[in-house]
Amino acid sequence: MKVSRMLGERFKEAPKDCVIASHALMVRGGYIKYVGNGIYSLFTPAKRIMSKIERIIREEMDRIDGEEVLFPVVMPASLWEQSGRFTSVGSELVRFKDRGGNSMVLGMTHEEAAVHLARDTAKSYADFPFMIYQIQTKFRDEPRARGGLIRVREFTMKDAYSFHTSQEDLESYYERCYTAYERIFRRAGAKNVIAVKSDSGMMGGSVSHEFMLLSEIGEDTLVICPECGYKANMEAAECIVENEAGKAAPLEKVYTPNAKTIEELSAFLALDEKRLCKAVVYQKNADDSYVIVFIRGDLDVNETKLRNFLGCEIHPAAVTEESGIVAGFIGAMGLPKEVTVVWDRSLSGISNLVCGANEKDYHYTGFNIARDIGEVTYTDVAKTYAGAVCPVCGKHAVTIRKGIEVGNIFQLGTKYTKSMGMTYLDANGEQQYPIMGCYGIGVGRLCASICQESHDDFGPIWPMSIAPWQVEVCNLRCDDEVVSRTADALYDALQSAGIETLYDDRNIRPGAMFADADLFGIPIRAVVSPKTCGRGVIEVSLRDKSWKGEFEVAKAAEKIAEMVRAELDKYKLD
RNA sequence: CGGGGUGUAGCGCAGUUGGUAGCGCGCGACAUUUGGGAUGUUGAGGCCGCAGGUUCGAACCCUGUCACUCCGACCA
Repeated sequence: MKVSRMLGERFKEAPKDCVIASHALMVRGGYIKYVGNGIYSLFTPAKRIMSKIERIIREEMDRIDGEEVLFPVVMPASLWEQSGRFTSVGSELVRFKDRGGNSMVLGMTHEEAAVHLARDTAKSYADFPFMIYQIQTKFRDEPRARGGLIRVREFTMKDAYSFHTSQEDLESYYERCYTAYERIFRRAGAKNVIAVKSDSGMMGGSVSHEFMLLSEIGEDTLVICPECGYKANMEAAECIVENEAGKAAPLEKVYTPNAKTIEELSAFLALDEKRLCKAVVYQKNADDSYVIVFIRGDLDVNETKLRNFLGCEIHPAAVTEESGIVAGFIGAMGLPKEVTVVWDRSLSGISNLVCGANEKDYHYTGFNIARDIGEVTYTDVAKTYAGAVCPVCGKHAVTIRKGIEVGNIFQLGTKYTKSMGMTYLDANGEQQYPIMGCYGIGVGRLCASICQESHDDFGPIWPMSIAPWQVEVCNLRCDDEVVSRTADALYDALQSAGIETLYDDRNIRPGAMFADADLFGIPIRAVVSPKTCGRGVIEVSLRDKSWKGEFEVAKAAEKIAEMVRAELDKYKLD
């Protein structure tokens, strides 16, 4: 490909709304063009990267016996009514009517389509297990797109669905898929991807993992134990606390004027926040009834865990006068009966706490839950924190990192096969529901994440395995006959050698050409100029600036081809 | 959905007590240049987000609306 004939331009400045590096560089480098909120077109360089990522994914999915299929983007709503998701999923599912007035949806995920495809075909236990996958466009009407290709509404995703006749079989396949994912990310050149335990939502008891590329700009918070390797999404992470009981004291009402927050109360009483019993108020979405969580003063509520415990949707509450709840002075004693109370585990084992008196400007000291309330059930709904106790090895070592979710794997169970009536006959001739797993990877997000992970101030540094081209030839003086002849010949020779080559044959100044080359991010650069042609050599350098050298003109193509092959080998597994 | 911000050329931005629009980058032509985004000359490119209103006159003032964006909330 010749740059002079390629559509797209590189920019010196990025649009002001590019707040993260990968977004800015992919716009500046002419990879993507904004079309609308969360919607982008791809220019050739980005399309080539995506295609290479897809190729790696296909090879690995096929390696674990996947069959590539293709589901429709537009589906009749009736399919989604069968699973119940037509109504249960929020407005991120785009619903519309066709000209005949039929309800339709845009595919945001394809469990329904997968079951539909398989259910009339796989009727005997002998047909199992199998896995089908596709690489296709999804549309999710996200409330807020951001970060270029990191979070968009329309995106390319690999989604896979496996079907099994036993939980054991699902689990062993899940392991194979886990390994395949590790291989995919390594082969694509993503360096810092880890698998974390994730929240399974309200599906109940299912196992799921998210593959996270560690990055400061990640939207997910991860809990990692460097001692034992425990890794979990904050949403799913257990919070272990150790309490000192302290000396019991009599319950005493104290005047605490205007001490409404934990900070104010802690300062007013000159007490550690760990001695305070904090009340956090929520309302159930369904009926706006109040839920109050009592938790140790220094901790915050993990709303995902709370939601899972309650089994319903909740939102932070605005306390009204009529509710009988005195904001800032909430305590467990004397609360209205209709309030749901949740005791976080962080309060267990403390015999001397401070809590609200449910009266303006008063708190109780010496509060002892068992003595003053009676036996309560403690639940873990606290957010864990850096330095907390690891739930696996028990050391005080947990660290907090940020990550971008680039893939997930999920043991689904029979939710979809049951609701959509997919059955098979087992060896005893009895009807059974297949057990499913599902496995996703966001292709564009992975591309953007790798850019985020691997770039410098001048542009992306693409790994050889997914680089849009493997080599860029820079003709520094296309008006010079000798230089041009040499560069043309090198370009032809590299192409004959099967090397993917981008040829910058434009009549522009060297500085501009180098700046563009940095934005292309191609791993190997060959510069042909009067300076080096005169000495019969071609200058070759690596995009990451780790190496620079010269090759004789006659041998340059072969040497460069060797470099490409050697570099590609680094991404080969077994 | 809550709170902030912004809409003027492809990108980054000025502008005015209200008088019909400008700068830098980029783009075309010519010339001189040629190893890290050259210089000069000369061009092209704008319904100043949209709709009402006030005014002799609105990019500017008022009202409404839409879009984008940031921080939250949400994320099957």
